[in-house]
Amino acid sequence: MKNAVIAEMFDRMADVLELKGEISFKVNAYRRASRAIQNLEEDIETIWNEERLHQIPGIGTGLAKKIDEYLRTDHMSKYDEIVQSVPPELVDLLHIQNLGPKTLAVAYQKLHVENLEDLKKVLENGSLAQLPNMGEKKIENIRKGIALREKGRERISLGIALPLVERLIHELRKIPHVGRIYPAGSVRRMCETVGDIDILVEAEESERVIDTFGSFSEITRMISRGKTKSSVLIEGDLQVDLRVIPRDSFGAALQYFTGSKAHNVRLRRIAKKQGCQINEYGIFRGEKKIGGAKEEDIYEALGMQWIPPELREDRGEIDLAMESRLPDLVELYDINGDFHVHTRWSDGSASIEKMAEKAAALGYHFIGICDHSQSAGYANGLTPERILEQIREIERLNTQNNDICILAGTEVDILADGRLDYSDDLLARLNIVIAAVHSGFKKRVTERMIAAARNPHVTILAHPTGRLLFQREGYIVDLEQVIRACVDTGTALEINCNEERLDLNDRHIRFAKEQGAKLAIGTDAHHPHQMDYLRLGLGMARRGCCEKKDVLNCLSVNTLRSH
DNA sequence: GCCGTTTTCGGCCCGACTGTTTTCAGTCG
Repeated sequence: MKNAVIAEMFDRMADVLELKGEISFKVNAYRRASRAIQNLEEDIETIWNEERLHQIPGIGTGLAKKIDEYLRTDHMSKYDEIVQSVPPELVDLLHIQNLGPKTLAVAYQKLHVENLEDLKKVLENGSLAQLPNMGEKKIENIRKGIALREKGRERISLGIALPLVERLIHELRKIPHVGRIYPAGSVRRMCETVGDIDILVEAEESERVIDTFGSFSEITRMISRGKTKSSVLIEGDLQVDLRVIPRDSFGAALQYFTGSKAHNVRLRRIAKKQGCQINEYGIFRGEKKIGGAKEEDIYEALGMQWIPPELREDRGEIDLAMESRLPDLVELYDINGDFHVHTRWSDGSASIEKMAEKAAALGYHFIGICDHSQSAGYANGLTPERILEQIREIERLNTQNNDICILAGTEVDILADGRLDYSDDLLARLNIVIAAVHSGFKKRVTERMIAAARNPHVTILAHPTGRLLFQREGYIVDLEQVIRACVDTGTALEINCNEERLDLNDRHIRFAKEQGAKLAIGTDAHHPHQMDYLRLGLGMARRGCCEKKDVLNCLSVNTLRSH
């Protein structure tokens, strides 16, 4: 699959063109094409083979020709020409905060800055400060940008960001005369990783909110502070942008700052065609404001359904909304249980009872106890004798407690030789079997996972790609084949909610759903509080267009038992 | 470089904030 490579090439070309002062529209055309290719669910080579490149929005004659050349010859002459026209390391400097293409271009032309080393030198010797429009503060800001970049970590997992956002919102709520408070941006869209946090606060008196926010103890540095907007860094150098918005334009601002950028650009074009204009203050027909207090105003005025934030990526949701055909996304209240939790029996930190209590507190009807199997020595995996004992214990608890149905299960290892870690006889005695690859990541993984899916006792395939965010690419596996096997056998694919996993991700989920597969959300909780992370998996499911019928967690206990 | 039932040429989203200016350029989102 060459989608990522080609998307990356176009993005790189955009960077260089921007640096060379090319008109912004051309730069944007490359960026838009890059995003469109990244968002493809199909292999671009398939699309190319079927001569459908021009159907990709943002790909016209010119870019299609470049893609064609690359797929035919493994080479793109325009890419070489553009990228080789500037020193390779120069382009990377564009990702330094407060240093944009204009400044960098001048530094390159006048001071021959070609890499980070050079940049630091001209900062030190004062020659950068001699350039026009350069003052002490700009120099200082570029220094800070470099420091931030050298510390690394550009994005964090949604699982880290979300609790942080909730804490900030909790504090902001205490300010008097404050109305709606929402996270915006990638957090509201439930993107798997988050670059910064946007929070919108509804209030007429903005200064009090800005002042109070500025006094929060979490803040490590104030970046900017205006009348309606404040940017700060909080613990771990995460940027938080706070905006204070009056009531009558709050909806428009929420729409605007939720993004995504691609979604908004598309929406604006449609508005323009209809003789309207959208900005962060509202939607206007001529001089007349026709909406803006509620987010729904914007979509309604354009004659479309309100679009859930998780879908706002310009992946076809706008067309669906225009035709009133948006999926009815699965909601938190549809969820009847969690399939994948661990207890003290293996490597969890709580008893079965404690996990069940937490599930009941969440309003669930069932919980799947799925401790590790015998080969998982590192995780205190259960021998056949111990899991039989655990089944008896669960039966005993179920007779005592009617609040919640505890399902006896296992997270059984798919061994390197393709067998499962328990006998079929033993697996047959369990309510749920989650099969998981924990070793042999490069050994015939596709084959092993398909074999597991074909085992009649296996209910769910755990974390199907094995990726760990920021750490590990995942198994060498042909996921499309695995998904098709799951469709054939009625095996569900897991959406693992662990903050580092989020596996399957949104695109895979959408593909699986379209193929007719079922999804099962599991928190993989090793402690009761981690069961709260179900909403991460739910976010992924929603981003993947899942409806109630696609998600096993929405089944009642009885239907689930027969399933 | 893309796009089009108002256009095959002439548009392409736009405002806040900062910093360096003295009316605006650059950066960001």
